[in-house]
Amino acid sequence: MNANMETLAAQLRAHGHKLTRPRRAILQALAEAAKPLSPAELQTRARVFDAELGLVTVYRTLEIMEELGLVRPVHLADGCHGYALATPGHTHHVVCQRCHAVVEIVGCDLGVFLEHVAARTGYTITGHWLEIAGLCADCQRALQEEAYTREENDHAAE
Amino acid sequence: MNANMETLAAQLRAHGHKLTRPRRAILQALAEAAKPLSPAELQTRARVFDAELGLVTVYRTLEIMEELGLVRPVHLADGCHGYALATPGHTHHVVCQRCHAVVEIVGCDLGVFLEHVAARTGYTITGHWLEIAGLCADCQRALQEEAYTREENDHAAE
DNA sequence: TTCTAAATGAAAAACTTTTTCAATACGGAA
DNA sequence: TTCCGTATTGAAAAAGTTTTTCATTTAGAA
Ligand SMILES: [Mn+2]
Ligand SMILES: [Mn+2]
Ligand SMILES: [Zn+2]
Ligand SMILES: [Zn+2]
Repeated sequence: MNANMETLAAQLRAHGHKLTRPRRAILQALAEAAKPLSPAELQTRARVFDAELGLVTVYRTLEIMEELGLVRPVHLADGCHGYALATPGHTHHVVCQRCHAVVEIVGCDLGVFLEHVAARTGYTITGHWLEIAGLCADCQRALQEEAYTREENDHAAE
Repeated sequence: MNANMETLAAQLRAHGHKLTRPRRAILQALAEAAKPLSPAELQTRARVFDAELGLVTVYRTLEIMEELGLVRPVHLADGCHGYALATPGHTHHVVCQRCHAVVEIVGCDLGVFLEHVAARTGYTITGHWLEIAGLCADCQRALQEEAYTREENDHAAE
């Protein structure tokens, strides 16, 4: 169990939760994930570490971890959200459109923008939620190669 | 049928879709909604205009309207998203935490912030998605009154 | 009015999430 | 280390959501 895992486990303990085999498996799977996972995906991956792990436990553990702020729902452009390990504090995510790889952006600069919004709408702003979509470096490369290959084929077909 | 409705209906026609009674009912219900609606909520409200309307048709119509950009999924802080009529162009939403009233913010100013993100992550940024949570003017007032009433009760109980 | 393809609702199927409950296992107390 | 109470578990069932299928209806062009 690495340092990050230790910290997460300690958080659970600190809030009076037991540190069980299923929960360790779920933490491990989340720590290794490079993209937000649905409960079903998470079960599949966590079963590498606990073959018996039930889906119900995944739901229950995500609920606890979300309350403790250890995990965050990350909304995806298509369909709904997946869950990803959260860095403490306010963060945002950049999600790759092609492979769903996710990078966390710590901190943000929307203060002035949000003041405008408050003034214009009469709302008291209590929070915000920003998801950024893009193409990761790998996928940019992959798409360029695809385009190149397609061009070659087109020439051959002439 | 008001002007806004006419425009929406015309959009459907322009893309080769038929303008049916169920679809008009759905448009009408969306036009009157002050908050994002789930498919089930939308069915209930649209049945005021077409009592027979089936839930399947709501799903199918939302799918078409989302493709045409007439409707947008609005992600909510709790659980998942609802659907709201979309203003053309890039917009964001401010959603009231208490009554879910939604105001659309047309235009946004995240250009510089997004450039930073691109530089830091190596991602090409293709889009973003910002939801703002807050309290609408009405709910601010309502909550203040509640607090006041509670205080009165506390005094009476002494 | 006639005709045809698009669209519809009911029913079934597929999927997801929550609830219930008896069995299990974590971790504090001895 | 063993023992014990209770938090936690997985299976099964229930509840809820979304998609598929199909016979029937309807919009709208001709
Ligand atoms: Mn969602
Ligand atoms: Mn932010
Ligand atoms: Zn990628
Ligand atoms: Zn409100």
